[in-house]
Amino acid sequence: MPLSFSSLGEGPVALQKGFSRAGKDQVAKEHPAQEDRSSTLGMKIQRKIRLKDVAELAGVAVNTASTILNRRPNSWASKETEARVFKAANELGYRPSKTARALQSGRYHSIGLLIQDLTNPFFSTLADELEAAVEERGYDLIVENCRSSLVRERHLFNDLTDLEVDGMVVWLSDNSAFEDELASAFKGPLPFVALGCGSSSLPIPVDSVVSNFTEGLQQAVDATFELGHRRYAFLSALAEGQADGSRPDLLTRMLAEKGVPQSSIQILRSSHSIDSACETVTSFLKSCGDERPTALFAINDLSAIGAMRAAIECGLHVPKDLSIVGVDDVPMASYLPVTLSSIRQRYRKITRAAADLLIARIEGTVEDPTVPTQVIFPTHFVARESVGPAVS
Amino acid sequence: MPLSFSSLGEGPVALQKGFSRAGKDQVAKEHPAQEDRSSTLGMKIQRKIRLKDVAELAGVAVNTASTILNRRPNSWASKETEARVFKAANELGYRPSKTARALQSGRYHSIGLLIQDLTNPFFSTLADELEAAVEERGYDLIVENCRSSLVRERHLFNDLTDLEVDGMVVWLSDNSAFEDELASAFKGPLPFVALGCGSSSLPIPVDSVVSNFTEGLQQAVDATFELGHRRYAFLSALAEGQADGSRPDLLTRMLAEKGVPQSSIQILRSSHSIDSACETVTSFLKSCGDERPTALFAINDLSAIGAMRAAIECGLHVPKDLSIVGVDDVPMASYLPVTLSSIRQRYRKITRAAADLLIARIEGTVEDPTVPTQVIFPTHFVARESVGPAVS
DNA sequence: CAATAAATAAGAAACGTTACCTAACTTGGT
DNA sequence: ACCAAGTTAGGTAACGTTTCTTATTTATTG
Repeated sequence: MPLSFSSLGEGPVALQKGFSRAGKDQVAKEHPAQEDRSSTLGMKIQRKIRLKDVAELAGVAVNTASTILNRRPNSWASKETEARVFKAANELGYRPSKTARALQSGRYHSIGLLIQDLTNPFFSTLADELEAAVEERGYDLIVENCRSSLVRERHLFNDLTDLEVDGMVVWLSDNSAFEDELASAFKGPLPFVALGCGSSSLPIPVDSVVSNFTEGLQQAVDATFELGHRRYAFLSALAEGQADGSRPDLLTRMLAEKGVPQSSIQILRSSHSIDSACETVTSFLKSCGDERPTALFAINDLSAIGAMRAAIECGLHVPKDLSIVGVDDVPMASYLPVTLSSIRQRYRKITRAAADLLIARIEGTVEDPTVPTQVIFPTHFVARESVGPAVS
Repeated sequence: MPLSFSSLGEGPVALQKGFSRAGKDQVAKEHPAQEDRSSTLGMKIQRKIRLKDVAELAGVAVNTASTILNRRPNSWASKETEARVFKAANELGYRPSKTARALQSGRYHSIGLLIQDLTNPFFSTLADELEAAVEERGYDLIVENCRSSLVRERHLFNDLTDLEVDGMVVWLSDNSAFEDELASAFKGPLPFVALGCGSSSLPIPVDSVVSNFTEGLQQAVDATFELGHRRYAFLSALAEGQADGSRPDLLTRMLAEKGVPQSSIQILRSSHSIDSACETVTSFLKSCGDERPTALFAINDLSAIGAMRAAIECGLHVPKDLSIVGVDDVPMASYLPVTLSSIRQRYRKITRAAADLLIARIEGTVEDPTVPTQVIFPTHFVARESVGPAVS
């Protein structure tokens, strides 16, 4: 049992963070009385060790210590003092205060990620990957989770500069209605990269990394059409009041090219969650009698999973009675007992590109800062068990 | 299309964060030249608005403005100046600097969460819930993701105080080997709450919120035994070199009470991921011939899903040939085509309790700070399709 | 040997807040 | 009129860094 302790005595005080501030400038000499307050534990109130302490122990000035510990290139301290400073820092267990550093330098060494729903495996994977990517380059990742609330999303976006990060990566969902905010954010001082999944590049001159939905969708349409599907449904996640995103339009156009009339394409609406998709699809399937679609495209894998569930609950077989295609190719998609066909985005490539772009902006190493970089990654269709020949 | 813009001209400059610092104290009057650098956009370099600016506009001193904006109780500014200050703050769009605040006050208004793997739906849900819980109480959540690396976990834990948060919530996996670190962290100045899922309360005097695995497991054992299962497997996630966690022991004991000999209980080892579980179980099933277990308990739902996949790939039927039980009751569990039976933890209750406990510590509102609070929530077995009568 | 350059270290200001203490006005009571 | 109390506001020092500028020492040169 890794967690079993031998003996620790009775529950001691959990020390509060603050300690009384030293008057004037003299170092508050820690009262020896506090040493033996709890004899068995030998706990003591330890002041935060500051650069000043290190400098004093090493017998140098603070700025000297700072210069040395940060290995600044210009100032060459002598090998000897350098060693003294490092030794002192080690001895005291010095840890620099990120807060003070940030206040002074205006740099935070961290970047933010705005996502719609951490609970969605797509986003948690995205966050995971992006974290790895930026960490390699010396940045922390701060996740800003909208928890599926559009008002929260807008709010967070507007308060971007409150965040005190060096830059932002913002995932734009089809629901994100950010015209004005994006524009003004772009004018603002905080570098950011927009991420998204759309039919082409973003229609705005902003650094961005997008998945081109077109290729994957085309492949999926080709595949299903060849398998004989002629009646389709698209499960969207847009609220009723909102304008349609580009994805259903795309689907409609592609199918039209193959001679499938618009009347054979049902657009369903739910939110991004499994539950919501399941409900929507269930009530749809129950209401649509003979004209039931044989193929369903969902806005993302979560919706697709909900749809699959709905179909099965309605007594349908996937894919015999209904073929289903998702988007994202969430890790879980290939582990479902009926594996889910999906349009795959390149997680890793997207996050790496976003990290590269953003950090180049932040560090000013971008060749021509006036021209926004737009990176587009292709998507592709991953065929799995959930797609099969049209039967009915 | 929410993202289509009317007209924005050609790609303008993405402003870097820094602006030249004002010499001495005089406000850097923004060069009018910069106004028309890009006429169509009307962008301008806006200095960060500081409290001082607000105070000047309102015609008061900084500290007065600070007092008013923070609604400090003691100092009663006149209604009139108060109004002036608020007006000025609004007009300038003042946003306080969290960094400066934190540096001065030593309070960060944020708490950290240490988890093993953000990619695991259990943890992302946990983070999501905890975020909601602490946010209600005015704190931000900073997620520290170990990405399944034990060395990273240890590293992050040791650097807790680097984090600059007011407190920490730490999930302890069976793999976390934290004896010394927990002890010294407890002696340290940073309040924290340990979370975990074990056979009882944590064996250490620390504020903690744990799920008691016992009840749920007992229920699952009872259920499967009654369904005729006599040969079991436990899919653990411990590395080979590590001591066994308490869970397989518990299972062995419970089954022993029912007369199932230890020889009928196989302990399998994999890591926490789906893939790893799938591999482990596949090779196990292929090797075990007639003595194949009829029921498999997995350390978590991800492993269970991997096991299910493995079983199906080996031509077995779930639950006819193999019943499977997971742990966590991840949202997805009930949406799998063969729904997963699982031992459910009370996410929401756990996160709320942790938030309450930690924030009470932080804010010093705990009745007797010397005695650690240990909260235990029961778990219970959720029977779904993946568990059925033993056939073979 | 003086003059200049390079190397090395220190001093002080600044980052944007909050906290503590002191100063200036009001009142009202004697 | 004068002093205590109350009310309202300002001055200044922190918080722990980095950065800019200045001062010392040592080496290099004509």
